[in-house]
This record gives sequence, C-alpha cells and structure tokens, in this order.
Amino acid sequence: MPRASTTSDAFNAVAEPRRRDILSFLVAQERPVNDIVTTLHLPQPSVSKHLRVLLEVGLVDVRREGRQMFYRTNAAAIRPLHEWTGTFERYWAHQLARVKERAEASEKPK
Amino acid sequence: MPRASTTSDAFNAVAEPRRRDILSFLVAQERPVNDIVTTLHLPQPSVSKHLRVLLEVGLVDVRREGRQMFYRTNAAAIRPLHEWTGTFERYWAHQLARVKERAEASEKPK
DNA sequence: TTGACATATTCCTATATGGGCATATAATAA
DNA sequence: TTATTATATGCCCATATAGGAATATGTCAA
Repeated sequence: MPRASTTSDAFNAVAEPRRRDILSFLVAQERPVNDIVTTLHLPQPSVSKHLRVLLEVGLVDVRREGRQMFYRTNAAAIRPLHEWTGTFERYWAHQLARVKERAEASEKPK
Repeated sequence: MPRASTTSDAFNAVAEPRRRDILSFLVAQERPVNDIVTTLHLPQPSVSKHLRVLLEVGLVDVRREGRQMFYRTNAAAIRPLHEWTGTFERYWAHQLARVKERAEASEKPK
C-alpha cells in the first residue's frame, strides 16, 4: 500500500521538488499560472497539475480574474511541517554543542 | 519521470508517515530494531526497509552491538527541512496578524 | 557444530504519480 | 459568432515504492 496521497498529506505534496519551487515562487505575492510557467520553465499542463495538488492539500489558494487564475501560497499550511521538523531542533543543537565541546577540548591541550 | 528518490531526498524520505514515526521514536535515544517493531506495531521487514531508506538518506545512524543494531535519528539531517519551511514563517505571521487586526477592528465599534 | 535470536534481503504485486501530448473549458475581444 | 488567450483535463505510459511472505545473513550460546 502506498503512502498517503499527495492531495491529503502536505509532507507528501511537498516531497516533489517542483512543487516546492512553486510554493517558494508564490509566497511573496499571488501570480497567474503563466508566470509560473515562464519563470520556472515548466510545461503548462504540468504546472496546472501541480497547482491542483497544492490546492487540494491546502497549500495554495486561488482567485480568478478574467481568464487568469491567481495562485498564492497559503503559508499557514506549511506551519505544521515547520513544527514537526522543529521537534528535532534541540537534538541537533545538542549534537552541535558536543561537536563544539570536542573542538574546544582538543584546542586546550595544545 | 518520478520525483527524486526517497534515498536521495530527505523531503521525500519523510513523506512516508511511518518513517516520520520512526524518526520521532529514535530521536531521544538509540534503539534496537525490535523496539521499533514492538512499539510502533509494524512488521519487522517493513521496519528494516524503512530504516535502510532513512540510513541511505542520512536521517539515521546505526551502531552494531552483538546481534542488535541500534539506530538513532540524525537530527542535523532534518535541519534543512526546518529551514526551508521556516522561509514561510514571516508570511503565516502576516496572515495571523491580519486576522488579529480584523478581529480588533470589529471589536472597537461595539 | 548446532540452534536460537536479531535483522536484512529478495521476490512479487498493487498502486500512486509525474511527464508528454492532445484536447477541453472558460473568458474576453473582434 | 468566431477567434484568441489562459488554464484545466484526459489519456497513456514508465517508474518508484510500500506491503507481504519467505528466506538469507549474521551473531552469540550451548
């Protein structure tokens, strides 16, 4: 059985590099699809498909203006990922601290 | 063409929920494989396979002790994910700030 | 050695999914 | 209406990958 679908799990949605690129591109301001196509040099159908995944999983929002669809990143939906990865922070901090300790310890007896 | 392999992209490795469970379980201290099996109620071969993926992508380290293999999470390898998701922080902060503003604005004229 | 224990690997299968291409839908302009 | 622009969908294919079951490998004990 495969993992939870890309359209239901933000972790999985973000596992695709192009979708990360799109999210980064759309974070500062909303953009029409064609801006993504030309900026990221991706085929238009591919962009539309990625946007659909991102939309279903809640990582982007859309607004229509005439024929154009303006997408923008819904940053709040990324927050849970940041929080989960953040639960490891104190441990990599420990690791770095130990590295530092060892470095200092090996300096002293010079 | 599929996305970057689970063994080369930490984002993709972590897209599998069981692997996230394993990483969380192994973060505080190293554990033999069987501890993971009994605690997370997963088939042993499945655990070994997930651990292999995590090992190849650098998210865990191993140490052998007799017949047991002690795995532990390499927290530092999660740091890039935390940093990438962190680039969106100021934007969800903005969103929250606007929500707050609107809430206060609608309180005043009571 | 032989046996028991701990973990890893192999083989098979089902499935999600991303790409490419053609085409459909939607909205505006002429 | 018709044409044009902007985006979305459908179809087909290739591939990675997760699960299950059986088995292999490795390590220690008797």
